[in-house]
Amino acid sequence: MSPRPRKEQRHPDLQSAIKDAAWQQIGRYGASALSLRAIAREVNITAPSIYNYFPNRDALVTALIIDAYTSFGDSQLAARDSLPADQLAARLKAIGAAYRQWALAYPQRYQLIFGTPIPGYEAPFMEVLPYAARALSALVSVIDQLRLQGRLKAENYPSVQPGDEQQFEVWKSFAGDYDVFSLAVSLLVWSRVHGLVSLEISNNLPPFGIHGDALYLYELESITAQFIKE
Amino acid sequence: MSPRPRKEQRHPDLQSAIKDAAWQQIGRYGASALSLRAIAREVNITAPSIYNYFPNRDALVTALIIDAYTSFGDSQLAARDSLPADQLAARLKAIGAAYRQWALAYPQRYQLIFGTPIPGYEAPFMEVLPYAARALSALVSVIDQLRLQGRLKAENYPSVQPGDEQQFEVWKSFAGDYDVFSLAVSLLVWSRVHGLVSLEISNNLPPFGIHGDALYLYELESITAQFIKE
DNA sequence: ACAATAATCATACAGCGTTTGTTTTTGTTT
DNA sequence: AAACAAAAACAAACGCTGTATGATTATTGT
Repeated sequence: MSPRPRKEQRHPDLQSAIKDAAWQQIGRYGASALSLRAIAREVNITAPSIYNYFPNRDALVTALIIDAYTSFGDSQLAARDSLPADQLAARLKAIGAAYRQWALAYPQRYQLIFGTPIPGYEAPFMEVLPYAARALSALVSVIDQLRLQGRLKAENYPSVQPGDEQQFEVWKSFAGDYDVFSLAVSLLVWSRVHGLVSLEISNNLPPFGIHGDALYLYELESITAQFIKE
Repeated sequence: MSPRPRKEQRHPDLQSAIKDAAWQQIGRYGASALSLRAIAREVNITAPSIYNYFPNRDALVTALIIDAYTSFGDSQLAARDSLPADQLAARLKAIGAAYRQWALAYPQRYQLIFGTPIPGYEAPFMEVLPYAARALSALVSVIDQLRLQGRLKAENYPSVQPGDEQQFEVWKSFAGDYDVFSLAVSLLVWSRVHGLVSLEISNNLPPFGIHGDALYLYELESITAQFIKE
């Protein structure tokens, strides 16, 4: 029966305030501890009020994931553009380094994107696709440049089967007009950095005297040595 | 106030029955939907009764993880031993293939081990170590054999820093007496197959015409080409 | 035979996401 | 200016969760 608060004493942008509180909680207690009621307490509203800004918990999580992808994509694109466009190998390594740096700086965001920390949540593919595509486009653009210059070394790479062209068209409309083969190679490169980083983030890399820094650098060198000519 | 049931009408092995029901639930509704109360309903006991067999929910999850690691380790060791001991490259590929096959056959178990699907749960490292070490030992044993035969190609591999010898000793007591350098190389190999498989399992590999089978085979070939001489 | 132990249950608590119905402010239309 | 519709907040409740407590009873050991 409480009255609706005056406009002045309300939060100016509750939608953002809710997301901020969510990130704060995720950073403090982990993504799995995310709770609408706790967020509401933080923002000084009641839990059902959140439903005025997000239809349900999953929609809030999706919004968080999109924000995380945007932050991640910013980092990837900035790393690529921090080096001249003609130094493709250096750009590739910079993107790889930025990948791990961002993941170590925001491990909770990384797990929110690539792990499954929210019980029962499944990311809506088509909704997230634009932001995921943009984030991956930094890598794909470099690979595609290498391909155009004839410096991409992937002779026996598995052939791309036709069949999902229209989904790829959607992808291109967000990531840029790159060849599908470059995307295919990028997926493997991505899986390598993702493999190492995800193991490191989730503490599944036993610290038996091997440091993540050196191992990751070695893997980046392996990638460039395998996929770049000369 | 209900009496304790007669011995005959009780489940002969409630500890196993609870775990079986848990696996059944994980297989049906996913690991994140695991619920002590639902398990209790399945086994026809009350939820607090589970506490007679597991001190809390996390202990049950740990027991499930250990079972999953055992199943995974069985698969890895069987794959290795399915080929003669002198065909090391073939053994390596068989282990890699078994890795993905097991993951695709039991995606929920895979995510239970390597993901973080249970809210608030953190695996007790020292408790799980023996079973994780055994599972990884199949790969490490082959890598170490290659090293002993001088066929391991990893010249510029990052050096192993001393400092965690005692933890490594514990590891060896469960996995076998292999060189720490072989373990270090195995970690990178593992991260590669893990990267691809985890992306595939979590549906983060967009099906843009690239089939998991072919891509995975290509990656296995890349691994053998990079790390095995001649 | 009797005491101790172990296993089970009912009950309860606090927390969760979500639904429903109500109240009040806000913005628009007449 | 008055009337009205929409939006935004609230309280209360539902069914779910993991877990603690205390009572009760079947089994086991002496």
